[in-house]
Amino acid sequence: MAIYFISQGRDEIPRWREAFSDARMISPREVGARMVRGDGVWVMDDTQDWPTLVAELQRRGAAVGVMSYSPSAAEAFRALENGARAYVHALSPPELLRQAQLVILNQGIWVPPELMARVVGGTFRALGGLDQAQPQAEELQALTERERAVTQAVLEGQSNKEVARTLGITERTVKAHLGAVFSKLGVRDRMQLVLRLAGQHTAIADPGQ
Amino acid sequence: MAIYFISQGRDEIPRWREAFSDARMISPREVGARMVRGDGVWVMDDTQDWPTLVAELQRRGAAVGVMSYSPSAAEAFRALENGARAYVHALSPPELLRQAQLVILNQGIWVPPELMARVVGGTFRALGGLDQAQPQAEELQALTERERAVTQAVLEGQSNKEVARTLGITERTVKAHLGAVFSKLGVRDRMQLVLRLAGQHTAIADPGQ
DNA sequence: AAACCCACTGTACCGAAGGGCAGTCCGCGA
DNA sequence: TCGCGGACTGCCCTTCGGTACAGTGGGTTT
Repeated sequence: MAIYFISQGRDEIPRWREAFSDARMISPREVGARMVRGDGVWVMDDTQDWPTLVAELQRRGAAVGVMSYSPSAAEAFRALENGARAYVHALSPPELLRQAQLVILNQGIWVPPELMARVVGGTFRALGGLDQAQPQAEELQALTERERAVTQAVLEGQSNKEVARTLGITERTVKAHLGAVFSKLGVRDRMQLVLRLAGQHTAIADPGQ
Repeated sequence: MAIYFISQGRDEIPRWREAFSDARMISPREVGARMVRGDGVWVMDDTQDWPTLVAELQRRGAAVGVMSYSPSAAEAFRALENGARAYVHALSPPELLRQAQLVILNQGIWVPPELMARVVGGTFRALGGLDQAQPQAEELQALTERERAVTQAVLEGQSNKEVARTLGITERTVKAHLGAVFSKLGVRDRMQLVLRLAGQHTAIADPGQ
C-alpha cells in the first residue's frame, strides 16, 4: 500500500513530508500507471482539473484526499462529490494529516470539524435522504389501531400464533386483521408486507414489547 | 480510552463482542457517568430515544456510532444529524466494525458503501473501490452460487413456486437450497431471512455476473 | 478409487398461513 | 331504531413453507 502526493506546484509541503515520510511525489500522468487498488493519494487543489483526476483515481480503488491552502465548504463538496474521502487544509499539523490518512484508508470520510455539520446535513437532505419514508407512514394511516398493532408484530418476525399471544387474541383474529392489512396495502402475504415496510417499523407506534 | 455498547435488547451481538473484546455493555443511564472525552460508544437503534442519547454523548466528546439490524438511508441520516460518526449494520463482520471504530476514533465518518453516495452527494460512483467492504456481501459469501440466487429471489418477495419458475428448477430444489441458507445463516425461516437482509437486496443483486 | 461438495429431484408429512362463511358484541351516527 | 364498521371468534378448507428420508449425477480433492 503506497501513498502518493500530487501537486502542480513544484515544491512539496514540509508538513506533508513530515506526516508521510514514506510517501512519493508524483505527477498526474504517472499516477495512473503506478497506483493500485488500496493506495492512498493526496491531491492538491492547484492540480489541473483535479475533480476529474480525483474521480478517476477513486473509481480505480484509491483512497483519495484533497488538500487546499484555502479551504472552503464549496470546494469540500466538489471534492467529496468526485469521490474524495478527505478534504484538509494543506498546512494541517502532521498528526492531523496522519489521522485523516488513517481514516480514508479505512473507508471513512474525513473533513475538518467546522465543515462537518454542512457535509452531513446539507447533501443528505438535498438528495432526499428521507425519500420514501413519508409515503409509508401515510399508508399506515389507512389501517385501524388493531391492524397496526398486528402489522407491527409481524414486522418483528412474529408468527400468527405469537402475535395472538402477545395481543391476547385468537390466531383466527390475527389472520382476520392481517387479511385486512393485506388488502388495504395491496400486498399478497406477510413477506411482501415486511418487504414494503422494512426499516420503517420505528415509524409505527411502539407498543413497548 | 474505553469502548461502550448500548442496547435495549438484553442479548449482545456475537459479532460485536468478537470485534471489541475489551468493550463493555452499558445502560443508557450509566453511560453518562462513565464515559469521558475520547471514548467510543456504540448505540443500537432499538435503544429508547437513541437520537437524543447520541446527540448528548457526541456533545460530551464521545465518538458515537449507531448500529441497526435494518439499516435505512433515513435512519442513517438521523444518526449523522445527531452527531453519530458511524452507521453500520449490527451484523457486520468484526473487521468491518473495527475499521469503523478506528475511523470514528480519528474524527472520521463511516457509513456503509451503499449509503455513501447519499451522504456525500452525487451518483454512486464509490462502488468500484468499496466492493470488499460490503457487510452483507460478507454475510452471503458463505453461500453457494445457487443459494445466493434463491436468497435474492426470496428477498424480492417471491414464493417458492415463483423462485422455481424464474430459476428453471423444481420447487423441491428451491426448498433444498433455502434450507441450506437457513442453517448457514442461522435463521429459522424466510421471515427471519428477510428481516435480517432487508434493505440490502440491491447490494447482492449484481455479484452474479 | 474413495471422499466430498454441489445441484438437483422425488415422496411424504406436518404445521403455518390465508381465506370463505357465519356469527356475536359494541359503539356511533342517521 | 336501524344500519354500519370495528373487533372478535369458530369451523373448515386449500395452499404454502419447512423438513426428514432417499436418492442421482457431475465435479474436485486426496
